[in-house]
Amino acid sequence: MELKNITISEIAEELDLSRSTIDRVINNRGSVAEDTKRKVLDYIEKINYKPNKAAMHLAKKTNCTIGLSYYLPEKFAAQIKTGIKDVYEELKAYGLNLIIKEANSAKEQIEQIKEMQNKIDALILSPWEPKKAKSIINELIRKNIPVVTFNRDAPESNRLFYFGCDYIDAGRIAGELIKKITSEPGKIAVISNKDDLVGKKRVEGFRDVLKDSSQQIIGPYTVYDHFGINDAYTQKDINYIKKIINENPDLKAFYVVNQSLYLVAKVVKEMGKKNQINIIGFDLFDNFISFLKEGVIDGLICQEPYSQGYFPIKILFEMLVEDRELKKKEFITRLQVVLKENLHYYHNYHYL
Amino acid sequence: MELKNITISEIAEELDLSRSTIDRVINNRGSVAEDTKRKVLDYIEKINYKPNKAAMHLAKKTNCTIGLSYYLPEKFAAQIKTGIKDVYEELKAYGLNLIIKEANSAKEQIEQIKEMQNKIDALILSPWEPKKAKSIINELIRKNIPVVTFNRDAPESNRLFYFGCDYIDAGRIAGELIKKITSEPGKIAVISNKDDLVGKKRVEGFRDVLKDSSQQIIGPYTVYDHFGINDAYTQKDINYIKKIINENPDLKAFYVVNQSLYLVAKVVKEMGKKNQINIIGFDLFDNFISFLKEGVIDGLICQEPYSQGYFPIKILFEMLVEDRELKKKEFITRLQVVLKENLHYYHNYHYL
DNA sequence: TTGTAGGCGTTATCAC
DNA sequence: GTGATAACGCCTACAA
Repeated sequence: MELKNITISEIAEELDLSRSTIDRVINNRGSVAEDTKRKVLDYIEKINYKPNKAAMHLAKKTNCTIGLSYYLPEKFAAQIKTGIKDVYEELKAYGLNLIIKEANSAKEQIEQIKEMQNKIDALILSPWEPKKAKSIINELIRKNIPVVTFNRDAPESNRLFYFGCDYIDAGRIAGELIKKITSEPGKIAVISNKDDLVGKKRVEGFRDVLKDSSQQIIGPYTVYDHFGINDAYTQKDINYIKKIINENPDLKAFYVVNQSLYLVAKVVKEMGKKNQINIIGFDLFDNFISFLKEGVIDGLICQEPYSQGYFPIKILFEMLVEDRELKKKEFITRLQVVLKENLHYYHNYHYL
Repeated sequence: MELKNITISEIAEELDLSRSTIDRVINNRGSVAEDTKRKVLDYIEKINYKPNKAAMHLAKKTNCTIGLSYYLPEKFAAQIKTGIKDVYEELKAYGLNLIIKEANSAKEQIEQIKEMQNKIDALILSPWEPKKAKSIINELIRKNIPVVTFNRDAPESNRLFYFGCDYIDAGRIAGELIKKITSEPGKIAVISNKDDLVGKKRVEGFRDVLKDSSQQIIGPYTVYDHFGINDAYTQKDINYIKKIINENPDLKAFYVVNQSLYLVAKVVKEMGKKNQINIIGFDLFDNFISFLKEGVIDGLICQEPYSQGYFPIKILFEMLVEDRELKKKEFITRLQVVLKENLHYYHNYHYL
């Protein structure tokens, strides 16, 4: 793994050519005679020439502005931002700039993208409504602004790649976990919103894993998901959850695919049912933590918000300014089983 | 987050000084009059000057050789090497060189370190015997060669930092998992080697979590751990495991802290006991995988071998050539609960 | 089709 | 104490 680094000048000298000729064939710009080209290519192949990135960035005055747009629960966004911050710290010295826009509605998101489109070299986007986002994604790409998606994909668009988790798979893992921890047969209540695309997939995977089990799945029941804007809930919501519990004495578990997990856990705890009813949910929101510690919530399936901030920027930057080749169209992030004892590794935790 | 980058020349012009003076105060070399120093420091503070890393590396001709030494099970080492490879690809263009030595014994490890000590600027080490490694670590540090540890720490030495997992915590997580999946009271058999430091910690954390539980812990029993050199085992080993099972009809689970997990799973499966006896172990070795998929092994607690290869090098390199400040002495890697359904995220999986 | 020359922002080595 | 000045390896005119 050690090797004196060879420079373009040295190659030029060796082959009795000028530096620019070498440069031309390496970066194939300008025209070069076929056999000098061959000669150079053979030689750089032989000596395994690797360009010096520092010199490259310096000479190019690399300057790359990446736009970021998302509309996500604020606590989740906060975790993503830590990853964004780290990669920015790492790469700004090499010319990375960021324009970050957080939307408060799907409509605003589209407006914000339009507004920034002339200032950016590429866009990293978590599209709230994939169907609607498709047209703007493709429009940007036609304008030669590459677009990648994260956290939520728009697979039908021409986005370069997606970086985020597989929500069906997330449901499968939750299913396996609930199967393992609920020993006796009984009912499992699913809490989900009809208009939540992500939640729908989480239910799909869950059902698939449990289809041959002795547990009976009931629901989905809808408890309003406040999207983290506030923790508001109504007495009606509470009564609704109580009703599910009271009407199903053999209820063994709640499977909650959205942030109403907080309220479900609260009600279960207050009814003193924590030892009879297991609860599994998703993602690590602050108000879930105490319930996990107390054993009201048994486990959470988490994505990697930090990575979702860090890697898309890093990969895209390297593609734009260092000709990194794209090896796959989908970077599927790990799904993690978070229990009480490993919780501290997932709550605002990262290495850099 | 956008900002035109200011250069030393611009600062010099602004303050009516030469570039070299600015350079002197920024990198505090050479002597500078107290008040010009103040003036410069105030100004760079005000405009938030950040040096251009590309120019720095180019001018410095950064060249940093980091040595790596470990003596670890080969399959585990293979996963670490992926991380090493990635960070090498990323940083070699900025001047990183690596010398990697894999030992086949604790003794050979020490020899290899001594052999490379004149060629390296820093050492990254997974010390097989922390006590013995202490003296060589401190010796290197006296010679101004920084040493960091990974995977296995030598906390009593003067190593810069440790990057790896907390093995007691790993035991705790395993304990919680086993508590959740074994519903009825019964016995849990611990399999561990007496001379295995890591295993000892895994047992310690495990016992702590289960101390108030209704489960009775038996053992530790010792099954020879072949360290992954081969999968050899003897009929005696098999009989020993069988005996534990036969003598304890109320055995609910095996807790295996080393690679003999393979043999335990094999015997449990062959005795047709997979539905009565749960099995929990550590790390993701190839020969565990089919048992996890079949449900013989219920779960594994995994470290992050990829990160253990990637990050120590990255952090150390940045410290050495970019004056990164060290924020902590211990980077504790995440412990992950790996079940059948999320297994595919942990077996040779990474983003870059 | 090929070569020359100057510059990118630092660092390092001289002089003054 | 301070200021020129020449690298570092690559890119980009511009000239031949």
